[in-house]
Amino acid sequence: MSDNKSKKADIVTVAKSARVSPSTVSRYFNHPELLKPATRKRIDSAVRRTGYIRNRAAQTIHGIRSGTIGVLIPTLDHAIFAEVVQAFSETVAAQGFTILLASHGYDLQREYAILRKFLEHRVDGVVLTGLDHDEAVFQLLDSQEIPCILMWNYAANSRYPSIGADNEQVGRLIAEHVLSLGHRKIACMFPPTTGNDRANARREIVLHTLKAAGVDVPEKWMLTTVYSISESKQDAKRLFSQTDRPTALICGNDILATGALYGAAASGLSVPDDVTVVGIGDFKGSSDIEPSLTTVRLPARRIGFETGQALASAIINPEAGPGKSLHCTPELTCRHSSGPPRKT
Amino acid sequence: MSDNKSKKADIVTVAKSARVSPSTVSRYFNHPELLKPATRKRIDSAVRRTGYIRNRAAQTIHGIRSGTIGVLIPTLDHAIFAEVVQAFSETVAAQGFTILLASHGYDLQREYAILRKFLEHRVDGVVLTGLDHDEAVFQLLDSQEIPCILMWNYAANSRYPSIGADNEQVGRLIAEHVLSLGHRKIACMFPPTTGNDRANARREIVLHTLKAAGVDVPEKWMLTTVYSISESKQDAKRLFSQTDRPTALICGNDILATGALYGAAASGLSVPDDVTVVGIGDFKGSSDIEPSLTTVRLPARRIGFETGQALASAIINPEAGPGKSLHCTPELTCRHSSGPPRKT
DNA sequence: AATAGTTTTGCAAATGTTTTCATAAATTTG
DNA sequence: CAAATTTATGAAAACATTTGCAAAACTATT
Repeated sequence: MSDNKSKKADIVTVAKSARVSPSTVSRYFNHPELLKPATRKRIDSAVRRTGYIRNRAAQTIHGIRSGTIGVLIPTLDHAIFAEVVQAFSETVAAQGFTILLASHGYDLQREYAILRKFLEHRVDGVVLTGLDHDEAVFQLLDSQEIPCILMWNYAANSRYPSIGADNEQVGRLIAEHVLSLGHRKIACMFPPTTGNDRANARREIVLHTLKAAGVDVPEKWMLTTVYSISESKQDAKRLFSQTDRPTALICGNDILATGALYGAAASGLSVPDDVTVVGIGDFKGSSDIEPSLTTVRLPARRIGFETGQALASAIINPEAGPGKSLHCTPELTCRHSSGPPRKT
Repeated sequence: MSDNKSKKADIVTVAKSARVSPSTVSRYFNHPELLKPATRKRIDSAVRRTGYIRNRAAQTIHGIRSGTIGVLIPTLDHAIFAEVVQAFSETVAAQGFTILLASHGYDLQREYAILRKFLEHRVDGVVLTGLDHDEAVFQLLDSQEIPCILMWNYAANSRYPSIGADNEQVGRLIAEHVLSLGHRKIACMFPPTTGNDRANARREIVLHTLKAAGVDVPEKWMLTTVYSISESKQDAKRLFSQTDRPTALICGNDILATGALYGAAASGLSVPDDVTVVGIGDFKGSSDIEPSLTTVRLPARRIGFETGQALASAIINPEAGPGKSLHCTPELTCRHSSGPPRKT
């Protein structure tokens, strides 16, 4: 604080103050073991005195890693993404990385632009959410030699290593559960699928699994509902007020299912006796709602952690190659919102 | 893609490829209007051909802004922080900034370390969450000349400009609401307050307001519950099973209140007839739960947006000074989880 | 006390840009 | 059509570091 006279302290300010050369100060930070203890001490106090803070930008242009990782998600407004980002960020922070975070709001154009910006900042690695991306995004990534991981979903043949849950399996698990309870009159509520491969894949496979069992979902029971408790509550109320009601409602995620549960309560229906409601995700709170929600658990924290580990080691150890995909198995979590249909 | 032979393209690679000098390429990006249209075109195709991506690190050491803003939050696991960060990030992204995000998990030591890391990256500005921080953090900030805003809470006399809600007012609003309904037997459930000035201030003022009205909260009705629906559900069940029950429960945030609502349902109590439950925050979904939650609305999106605006303009326009604090008024939102105590 | 061997430090070049200043090219003017 | 402007480009210095190499300062050995 005392040496506050001039502008920002740089390495030569410190060097002067410690009466050594700038190179020695550089070594103080990068190879302290090469310094004589006495010099080290002198520099130490000079750093303190001048309030010097290292300049990573200047290091980065020497080909030294920037220590940043770009994380690109659709939005933080979905609790589940916040959770996975939090786990990822903790994991890589422990290895000294800081994350650059940006959201594209399901706009593929913006995703490309953000990726470019990340690259301008010379991130050491990139995380994208989901498997599907614009071809331009992949090509840009191809032309760089930084590691990239597709987080959240898993597919054996993904274009870059993917770490997450297999949506096919997720969709099949929940559909089969509902079928196994004996339901035949089934409704579905899924989010809009533009720019959202996750929801899309899930819906396809749910429908497919039902069809394979001889169950067709009529048009009027195929709901498309934006990610919002109030919207899904509304839509569920509308659905449940029809004279011909489904005996089960499969929701594309737990937020929609939560709203549907509230909608059922507001319609005077008892869950699961009058209607079964199931979700996908196992968000925080899904186990505590009344009735507790039957869902498929997507291990968000684990996915974030594994992705962080994998990316950090791919960065630190580039010879080892880009890393492998990893499947974080989803699990059917049976709770109290699902049951057999009422006998007719 | 064609010119993929050598390593990363830099500005001189592009210059060679376009048969101009590096300076001209630099101008192409920074002052394109100075270039002859023909040259511009030549460079344009050279950039494409070489796959050149600008190096912000190299620009930054010229004192040019890094285009990054450091955002430091306790955790993303609380939906409300995710929401405020999302709004902030959208706002500053529109002005060309990218955010560096890190969470300290309520550990003040880590907050200081993260801030230093942000400064090493030469962020153009910093956002901290809440008003209270280690003195070392403030001193470090003082020694830099980058703008900083304290986001989430507001206080007229905050050490740096603060943008958010006034906790005193928040606490008073909810306490007065419960009192005005006629409750005298009141319990409180607050999160642990270590490293968390928000919860602390709220609790103090709630207790203070109650006391001023002659209501004392007995020790056994002062619950400290971690931020989790399941924990709060448990604790609420325990509270409600006592023979001497409170007629109202004030929760430090909507997550706790949501759990308490589930706990009441699980205890066979009807809300608000048997017991009033209120929260703080107005999180997503609080209006849709059954019964809908009475709470104090903290305008998260607005806070994020205003902070983004304020910080971006403080960065772009440094002469204008560090900016002013801004109070985003909290509002009592009366819904169906609160009512007068049952007549005795 | 001189020599050889180590350890510690400094010099200078390099990194990828931007920018000031000077020069060359193009345009206008008389 | 030459001179005077104006416009477009290039050369070189600057930015804050790191690093290979060489010099200097120590230690150990005789």
